Amino acid sequence: MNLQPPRTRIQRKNTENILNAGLEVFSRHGFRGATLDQIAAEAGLSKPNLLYYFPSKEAIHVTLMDRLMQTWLDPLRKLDAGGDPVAELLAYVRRKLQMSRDFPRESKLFANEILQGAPRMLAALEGDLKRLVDEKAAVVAGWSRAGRLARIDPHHLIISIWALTQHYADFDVQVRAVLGAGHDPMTEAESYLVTLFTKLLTPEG
Amino acid sequence: MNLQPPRTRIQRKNTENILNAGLEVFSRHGFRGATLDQIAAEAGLSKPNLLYYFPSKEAIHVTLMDRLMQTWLDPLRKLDAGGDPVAELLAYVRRKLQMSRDFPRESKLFANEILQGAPRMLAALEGDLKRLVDEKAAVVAGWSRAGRLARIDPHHLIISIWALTQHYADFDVQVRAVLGAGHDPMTEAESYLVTLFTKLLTPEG
DNA sequence: GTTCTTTTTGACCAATCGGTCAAGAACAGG
DNA sequence: CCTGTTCTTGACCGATTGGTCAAAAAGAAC
Repeated sequence: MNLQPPRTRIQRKNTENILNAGLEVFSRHGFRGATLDQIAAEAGLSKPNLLYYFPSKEAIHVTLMDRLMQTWLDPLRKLDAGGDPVAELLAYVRRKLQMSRDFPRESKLFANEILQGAPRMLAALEGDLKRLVDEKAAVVAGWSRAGRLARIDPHHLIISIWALTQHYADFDVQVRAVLGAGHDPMTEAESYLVTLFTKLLTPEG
Repeated sequence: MNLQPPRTRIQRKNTENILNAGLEVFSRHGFRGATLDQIAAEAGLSKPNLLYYFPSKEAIHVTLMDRLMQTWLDPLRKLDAGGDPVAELLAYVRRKLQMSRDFPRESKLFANEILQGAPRMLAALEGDLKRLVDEKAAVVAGWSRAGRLARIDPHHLIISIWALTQHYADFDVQVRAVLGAGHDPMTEAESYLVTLFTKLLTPEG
């Protein structure tokens, strides 16, 4: 059975293999739509062998969600109360967009879970996530009060950054369909979003 | 068998019943995650009876997607080239947000389909949707050139309106978790988004 | 090479999946 | 009331689902 941390090389390799396969399949079909056979095939293992490393389909999903929450919040954690307000927030937007570019499967996995009511993640949302957001929202509110940032609702600001950046990963197919061929959605998105948030955040003066 | 349009009262009522049940179940679990038994139970019918009105699970989904495409694009169709640019776009944002408020299930159904790569909708995206967007983007570009609107990429403007408004329906659980109790996400969203797009769209003066 | 543990697998299980079918129940028009 | 159509259903189908199990294969340690 799998202990943490995985001990042997084989365990480490296969565990990582399975999680990668799970990410691939869950992000494309959602939890209920994904099958163990698909995941096993994607991982290059037989189904019983897969279940030797993880006790159930849910266990794979839970492990993925735990890992996801860790890395998903990193860009926000890096928001520095000591830096320049507009520059800090623009840098956050860029980091978040970079994650959409580099980790679209993770973004879709997250979106799938939330869409279905976050049955396996609600606690994390109301716990770690809310705490971090409240903390950073207070920083933003402080900047606003000091006149270093436009007056803006800090919670909805953060929500809108999520919406705009993750949309380019989650709705990728639609974005490409609407833009047509010959476009690089992510590069265009970066300059568009920088413009948008610069106008939104720069204090009057 | 079901002809269009449904003739008898019973056909009309049951067909509508099934589509409503399908909307409920598909929007919560995605296509693969939804089962005929769930839909039948939700519609208050036996499974064979459900299949008397629709030949397959896919037929229910296809019918829903067709209907969805019709109403989903209405707010954008109403964008009037003859109106005041900023006011017209703000009104579009409000209509779109209203749809998130009033039809969250439809929004999630759409999101589920796109997330999975739009296997049953790609043609519509690249056809009707792209045509309409291109047409309205041209209107926006005209406004920009005339100096009646800030210089902005019109396609990404429309994409950002979708992202921001639909997020409040699709990621509803997360939004509520982050805001905490005692908030009305949709009302707050409206004033936040009006502020955002006013700053973004108002031409320099 | 022997022994012990770790890893892999084919065969199998009950439950559920989408869908069929024939026969009965309800309804309509006369 | 009778008769033809519409509507409904229980029983059933093969395929697939998540998961089990015992036994074989592969490593590791000496």
